[in-house]
Amino acid sequence: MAMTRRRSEPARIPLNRDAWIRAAVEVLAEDGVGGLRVEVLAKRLKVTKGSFYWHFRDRRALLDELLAQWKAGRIQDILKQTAAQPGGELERIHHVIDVYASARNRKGIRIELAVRDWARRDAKAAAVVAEVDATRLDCARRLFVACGLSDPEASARSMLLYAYVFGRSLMSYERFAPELERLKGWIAGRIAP
Amino acid sequence: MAMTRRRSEPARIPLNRDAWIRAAVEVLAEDGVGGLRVEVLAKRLKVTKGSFYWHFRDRRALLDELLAQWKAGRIQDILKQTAAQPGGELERIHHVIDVYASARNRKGIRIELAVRDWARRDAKAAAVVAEVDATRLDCARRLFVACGLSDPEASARSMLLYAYVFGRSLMSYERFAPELERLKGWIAGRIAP
DNA sequence: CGGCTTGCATACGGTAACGTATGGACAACC
DNA sequence: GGTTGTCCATACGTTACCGTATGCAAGCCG
Repeated sequence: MAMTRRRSEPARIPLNRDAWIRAAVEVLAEDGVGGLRVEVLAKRLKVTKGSFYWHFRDRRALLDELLAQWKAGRIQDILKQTAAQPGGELERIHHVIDVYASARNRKGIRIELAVRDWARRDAKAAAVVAEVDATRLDCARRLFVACGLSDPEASARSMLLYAYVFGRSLMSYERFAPELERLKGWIAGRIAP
Repeated sequence: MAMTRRRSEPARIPLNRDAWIRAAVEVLAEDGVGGLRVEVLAKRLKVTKGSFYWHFRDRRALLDELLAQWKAGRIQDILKQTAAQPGGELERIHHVIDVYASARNRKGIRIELAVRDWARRDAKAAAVVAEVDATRLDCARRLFVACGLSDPEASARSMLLYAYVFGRSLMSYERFAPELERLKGWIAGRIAP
């Protein structure tokens, strides 16, 4: 074949680590860590694994970076979501309840579940999840305290809050969606004052 | 070698489908569906996969039976746990909250999580989970109604109840266990009247 | 221009699975 | 004591991965 570059074939842009990681996040959300294979990823990026092993030492190196980026992103996000003007704390709490189990956030939820499932069998993932949980609980606790609640009650409500939002994402969502929509407000009132 | 059967080698008991399924449940709890491979299972039972393919058509047949048994077991269990004497409904509710997220029930929880993760990628598993959820929610709802609550409130509390217990099992348990122990009562009080 | 570096392709050896085909041990039964 | 059915072992072909080795093109660089 004389043609080395066909029309419509865009001059190839070299991949970097970040492109691999972005693609990996996609696969993680869809298929979990178990489905995150080097060759599958390469096919999705239309290159061969030769490229992968140039950018990463091995599969584990990719997984480690995934974890690191997820952790940083989640912590940054929760700090942002819970940064409140004095007096706006309660509103922030309801916002968090709303956002973390919302249909708008499908992908984030899928990633969250994938990472948590991963954490059940991988110590590094478990450590990351534990750190993220601790940070989130602490942020929520502060907000509750700022609302005037006692420390133990603030802790208890934070725990209830996160258990609830993650638990919801475990229950087949579509099935209960309409009913849930009606009940959301009432439930949020049980979690936050 | 003349010895065809060594001392201490118990006369082999032929396996049946059920023995395979019991072993499969173990693996499911530990490694998830992804780790549930025919040859791994065979090694654990100290036979070869020749046996497996005598008892089952293929891997999918095992998975289907796993699902069916899990579904039957969970529905039977929730019916039993929520069968209340008149007047004992509230106690039953607190019992359910306690049992479903208790450290005594580790294995059950691990299986529950494995099945729910499975359901995210398998339609049959998703259908089973949906049925089990619907049954559980309905049982809880009945109890709340029997306690004198309105229908919507009973529904909302049921949803909160299950979201909470499953959500807890998603959060790294050991890390928060001591604190959680102190907060459990308060939280249960937010879920049930 | 010739050489170096980047980024990927190709080819290879190895492991772990799946499912199939076939044979054989052992017990039960006639 | 031969036949039959149960239950499993062995061997095979195939696929999907992992990680490595090596080749090769294209840009930059002196």
